[in-house]
Amino acid sequence: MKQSQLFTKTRKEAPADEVSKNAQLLIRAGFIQKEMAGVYDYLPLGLRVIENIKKIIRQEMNMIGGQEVSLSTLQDPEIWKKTDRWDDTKVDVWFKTKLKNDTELGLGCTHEEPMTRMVSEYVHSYKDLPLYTYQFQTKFRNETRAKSGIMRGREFLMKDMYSFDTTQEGLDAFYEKAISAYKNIYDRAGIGDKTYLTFASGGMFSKFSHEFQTICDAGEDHIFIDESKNMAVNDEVMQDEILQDLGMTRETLVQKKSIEVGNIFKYGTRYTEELGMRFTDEEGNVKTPVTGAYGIGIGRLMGTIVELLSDERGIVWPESVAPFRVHLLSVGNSPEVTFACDTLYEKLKTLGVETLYDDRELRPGEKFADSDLIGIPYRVVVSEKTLAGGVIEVKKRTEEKAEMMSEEEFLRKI
RNA sequence: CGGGGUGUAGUAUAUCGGUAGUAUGCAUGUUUUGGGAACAUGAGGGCCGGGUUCGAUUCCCGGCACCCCGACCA
Repeated sequence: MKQSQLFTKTRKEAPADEVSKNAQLLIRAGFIQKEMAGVYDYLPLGLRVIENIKKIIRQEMNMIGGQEVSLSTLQDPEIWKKTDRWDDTKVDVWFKTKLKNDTELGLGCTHEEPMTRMVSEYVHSYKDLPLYTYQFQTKFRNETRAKSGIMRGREFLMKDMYSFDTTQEGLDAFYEKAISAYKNIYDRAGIGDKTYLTFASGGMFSKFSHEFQTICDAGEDHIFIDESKNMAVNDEVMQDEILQDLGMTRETLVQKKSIEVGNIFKYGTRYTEELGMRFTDEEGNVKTPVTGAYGIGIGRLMGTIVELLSDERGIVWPESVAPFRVHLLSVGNSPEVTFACDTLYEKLKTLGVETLYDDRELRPGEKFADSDLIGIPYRVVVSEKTLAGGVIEVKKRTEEKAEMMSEEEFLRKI
């Protein structure tokens, strides 16, 4: 894409009402726009990052047998009453609204109930199981206090997967697969080395739930890490008998602030039982599927990447989620430079290399500053100087020094 | 939900009970062109409602919005 066509602009100054680094940088660079507290718009650059994150997650979910769906946002209170989660004193984050005839509706804050009801239309036999469904869906949560930029909003995109197995063993096996898929996701998103599988309180149907917590000072959570086991416990389960169960000791644990970038639960038969989902097994017995849920907040993951991977000049996107692979800058406005740049841009396009081409008639300093702020992995400069040498200048956002190389060498590399 | 704070051009901010200033951004022109250029000209502003006052952007009250701390996060 030509940057002259990109309608968003960068800003030198961060907005006064944002304190978090992720919101400041993302707004300054033109990835997101604030609509109101806890509610953000995603602009062209931001949406590209979101789509890249979704692509990674989608691949990993499909790999473990997930089938993608998209359930409605408007929610029928009926099913939520069955599981006793419609009452505002039970679930206090509901946004509720009404039809013209006064019928109440909810705006989905999670989807256990509708997903269970939906799949139970199709699942009647053990032959129909196991079934793993997932979606990317906008959740609405009436948070009393939105904060931390896109990390804790009132409207946000979430990947939620739900598993339906015939047996507890089936659930347990899938749960382990989900854990490894999640690890792949964080690795691929560039934050794997700071993300820990974390034991958290499990609710009523399993001993623990698991969170994926990324070490970051901007986080709201506190976890205790056992480096040798590559695992952690959330402070809510920091009890001696639990530590003993897990083979951990207080002495070896290190406390850190962290961001919850994922959360997975085993529900057992809780929702399927209450919503009347049943199947018939091989012997003709009527049984209840055993379930789990697996969530990742997409915006929060994006915010975490920004918090973790940025420097004083701007964002440093990992290649896997960057809005573009190459940021091509024309330096100088001579016809020769413009021609060489246009030509290289067309080549990159033909080769399918996602390129943002800064073709604006601006001074070099401004282009460099914008490039650093936006954080695209490879910066390529074409100028009179590089033309004279028959080369182009290539600089990785993660590195300080630029390299001169021939176009061919760069194209091969990329 | 409890406590605290703030609302001034697109953005960031200053001042003031008496015609609201600066920077940046924007527009136009000239000169510039490897790390957010220089000059000139121009457009652009007091959250909403009420009160006090000769006069309110300023003081007071109410509302709304936003921010921070805490609680909450099924």
